[in-house]
Amino acid sequence: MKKQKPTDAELEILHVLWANGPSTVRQVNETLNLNRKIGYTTTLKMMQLMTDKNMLSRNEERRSHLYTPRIKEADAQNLLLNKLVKSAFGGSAVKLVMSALGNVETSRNELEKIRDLLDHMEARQGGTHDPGE
Amino acid sequence: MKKQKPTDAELEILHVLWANGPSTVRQVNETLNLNRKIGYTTTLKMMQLMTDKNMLSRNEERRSHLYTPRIKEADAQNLLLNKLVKSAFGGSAVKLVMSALGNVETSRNELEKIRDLLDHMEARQGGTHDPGE
DNA sequence: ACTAAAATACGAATTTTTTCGTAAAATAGT
DNA sequence: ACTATTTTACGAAAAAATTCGTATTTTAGT
Repeated sequence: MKKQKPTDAELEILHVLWANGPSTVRQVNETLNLNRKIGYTTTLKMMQLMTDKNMLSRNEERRSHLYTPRIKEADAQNLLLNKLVKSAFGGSAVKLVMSALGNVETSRNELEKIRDLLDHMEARQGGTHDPGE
Repeated sequence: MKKQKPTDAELEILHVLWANGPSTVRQVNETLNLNRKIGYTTTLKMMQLMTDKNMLSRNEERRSHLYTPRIKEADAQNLLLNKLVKSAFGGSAVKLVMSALGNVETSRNELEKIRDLLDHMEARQGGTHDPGE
């Protein structure tokens, strides 16, 4: 039961499933094709491989199998985030954060949300979770 | 002249060059081997390919060529960051930031740095609302 | 029961990324 | 000048990720 980083193509599929809930291959494929051309069997194969990898589960009760992600979106995000922190920001999440903030138009509203989060974290005493790679 | 995302192996090499400055293949390879076993010619080839891709430049004055990154570390970071924001956080940098802060060990000191940055940003931009995340 | 449509299974080709072996060229040391 | 060592050049194997074609299975509609 190893946690492995989804590839780009896998992430695309996970996105559809996270957004739309359990879906058939056809549904996923049609959504993907809003962005780019990709064959039905390609999507099928991807989803089968992802199922083999335990990245998706599937319900075979109906003819058209229903696929569901076995990773939560937040977990996948953290996985990729931690990886990026390590591989590109020398392990410093703060550097990443500063960079992200410095690089993006952010509304006062959103800045406030972040400030609130900081407050909570400090209240919690330099609060620390462990990402656990 | 297209800007393309460095792969993982390329990023490892860029890291060494950013940290140590212009280096020979041998120097880079030795640094890489502190972390994992990797053949000399593998590193050589990678760096040659990266040069072909205009990711590195090289100085051939000496027998041992000196390689220099043509991408600034900050630019590469932003590239990868933006990609991650798009591919995993639905385009919302703020979501990424919140997630990063919520999941990583962050010292009070670092939190302060972020708070300062927020102060500057608010001062600098006044009352903008909703940039269209 | 038959046929057409839609789905899965499967193998394999393609493409991209990573790895390395071998040979040729350059050079340092004697 | 000769030899050993180091370096680059090059081709290609190996591994990983993506793509799709064809065959088989399933089922919905007649």
